[in-house]
Amino acid sequence: MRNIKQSDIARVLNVSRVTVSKALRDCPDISPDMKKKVKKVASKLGYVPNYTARNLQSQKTQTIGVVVPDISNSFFSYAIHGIMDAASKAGYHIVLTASRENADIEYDNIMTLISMRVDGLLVAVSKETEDIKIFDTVRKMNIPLVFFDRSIEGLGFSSVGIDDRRSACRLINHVIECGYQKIAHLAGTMTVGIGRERLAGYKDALRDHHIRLRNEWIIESGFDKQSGYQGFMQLYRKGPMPEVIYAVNDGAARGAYKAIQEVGLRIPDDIGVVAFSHHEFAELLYPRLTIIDAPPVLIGQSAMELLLAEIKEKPARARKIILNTELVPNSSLLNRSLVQVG
Amino acid sequence: MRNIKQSDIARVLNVSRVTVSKALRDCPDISPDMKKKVKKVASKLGYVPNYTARNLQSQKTQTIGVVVPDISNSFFSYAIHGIMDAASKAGYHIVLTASRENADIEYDNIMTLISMRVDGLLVAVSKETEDIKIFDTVRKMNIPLVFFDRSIEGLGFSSVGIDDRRSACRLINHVIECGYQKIAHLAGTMTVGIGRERLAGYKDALRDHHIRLRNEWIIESGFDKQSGYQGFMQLYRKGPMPEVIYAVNDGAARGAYKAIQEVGLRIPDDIGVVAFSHHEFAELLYPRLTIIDAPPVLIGQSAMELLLAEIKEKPARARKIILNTELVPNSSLLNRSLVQVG
DNA sequence: TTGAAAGCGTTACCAG
DNA sequence: CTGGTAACGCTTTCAA
Repeated sequence: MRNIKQSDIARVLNVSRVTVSKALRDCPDISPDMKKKVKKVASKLGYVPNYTARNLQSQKTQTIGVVVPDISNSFFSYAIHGIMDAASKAGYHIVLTASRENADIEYDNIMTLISMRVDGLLVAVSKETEDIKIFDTVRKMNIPLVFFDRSIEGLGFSSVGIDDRRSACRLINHVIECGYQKIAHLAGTMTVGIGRERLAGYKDALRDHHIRLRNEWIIESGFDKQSGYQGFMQLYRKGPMPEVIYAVNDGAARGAYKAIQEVGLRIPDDIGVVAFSHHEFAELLYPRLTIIDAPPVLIGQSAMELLLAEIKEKPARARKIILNTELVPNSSLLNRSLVQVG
Repeated sequence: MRNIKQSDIARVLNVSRVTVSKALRDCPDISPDMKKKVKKVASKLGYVPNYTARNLQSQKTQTIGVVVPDISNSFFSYAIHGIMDAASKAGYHIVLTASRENADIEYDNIMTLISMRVDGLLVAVSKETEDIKIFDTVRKMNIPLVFFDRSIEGLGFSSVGIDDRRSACRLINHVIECGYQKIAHLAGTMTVGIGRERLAGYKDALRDHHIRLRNEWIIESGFDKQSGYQGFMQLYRKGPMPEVIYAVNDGAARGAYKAIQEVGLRIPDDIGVVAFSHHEFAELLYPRLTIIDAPPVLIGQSAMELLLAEIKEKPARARKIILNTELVPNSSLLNRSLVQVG
């Protein structure tokens, strides 16, 4: 009942284990005849190769470690979809870990992954990651690593992401061109890159159109549903009400949406909502939201492809890939604006 | 620049590799003094354990292989969330693979996972899986396996899922009690268990209420968005229109939803939609849908916990866990029905 | 309390 | 074309 190994096959055929090993891998220096015999016995005995042994020998695992903050976040689940697509095409497998936005768990996960000797690492850092030394270890051990979506600058690793500031600016420009001037921002937190960038883009757009910035219309709440909910409530209580809410991500948008319904306002008749989101997800809320589409599947794929390239040959310098975002206009917001403008 | 290994630490301290190995693992037969020294040198040298070597020796990998049809399906992404939660609590990691509903890919994935010597397998089989022999291999190799959500009966493996038929019946009962009799079903395909079960529950409910079954109101289309779209269109063209659409899952529901909008009908004023779905996801569509909540996170967790128990000690017989579903009523459907009934 | 020897299953490197 | 030997890094066993 023990597992069959190569030496079992060898014994049956009265040849050496080496011959079996080579035959199984189609080495050119084994006769076709022998190969056939070996393979036949292997399948009859139910031989299954042992990759842990092979990995130890070859110092490769055909395995990529992936670290995301939260796998039930639809952005990441789509990104992982892209990652797995690209990985399986190249014969790699995925060890998936989640940090739950916790830097310590993230540290442990990366540590375990490099102990497993993954061939490469794909990381979207948690919001609170500040300790850098794990990445030093990664560098010292010469393990290829690519950041995706959320990255840490200046460590010398490649990254794949979008230009948050420019995208935010484009989104707000669109809203303004629809005829609105009163735009409030449910912002993330300023400790996080995307929070700062998506606010900066908002400010850019207002400035470009000579619209006064109203600080009471910038609510720094956070990135999840609850933050969006509370953020809108704060806005609502204080007044005056804007015409459009710009949410930093779809977590915040969903919270705002819930709050808006609770206070009895209607979307889009009473108030519009636009948000950073991604197509696959936003089509559920569509047409209530105008979105900036940061295609997560594409981000995942690109990150994986870049990583695989770096596994093949170490690049001289880190690369930084900025993917294009796409503005997906909201028909109802648009219609309303036409009515108003007309 | 080579990786540090235990023997490097041993050389520095002039002790044997065995001592280092034991010290690192806190074996009781090493003096505290020695342990301290070893660990200090280890961290100074930047030692990282090599699990591939350890796994080869111990014949364990602390790793679970997971096979799902599609990771961007929100049901599975939430299930994986639950799986990872339970796994990391027990010190296990996850190798994630996707079959894309393709039996051949599924076969390869399972094969690779057992070659990797995962300690256990969690599988939601693809729709088209018919070839059973891979599971024979799994059984012969004595690898614990638990099916979740979608399972194959009679193979002797444990499974975790819900009672589709009873849940469907409860859902339709609710709709009927809301005052509707004209209920159409966008069904999946009859080749798949859940397709059959969710249809059977629908029939049960109609029979219980002595409502005539209209075959033209049962559209066997499929489980994805496109199927739902085409299914509704077929219904719409043929007429007569029902009052409520019961969709087999939220893929179909989303397609139907899109089609309904395109033909200019309004939900819920012109037509109601109810569907099998899950809470985490359906809140996006809520309150437009009445749903049966099959909690994917819980399914994932339970499956993992069951698997871990079976890894610890092989059970005499396979267990079958049926999780409860919860009816989440739709306020707008309810309101409308009250108007009608009153 | 420490260490020598053996082994986990596979592959690389040479000899035959 | 085939095969002996060593090695991959770690752990287990047992002797010192």
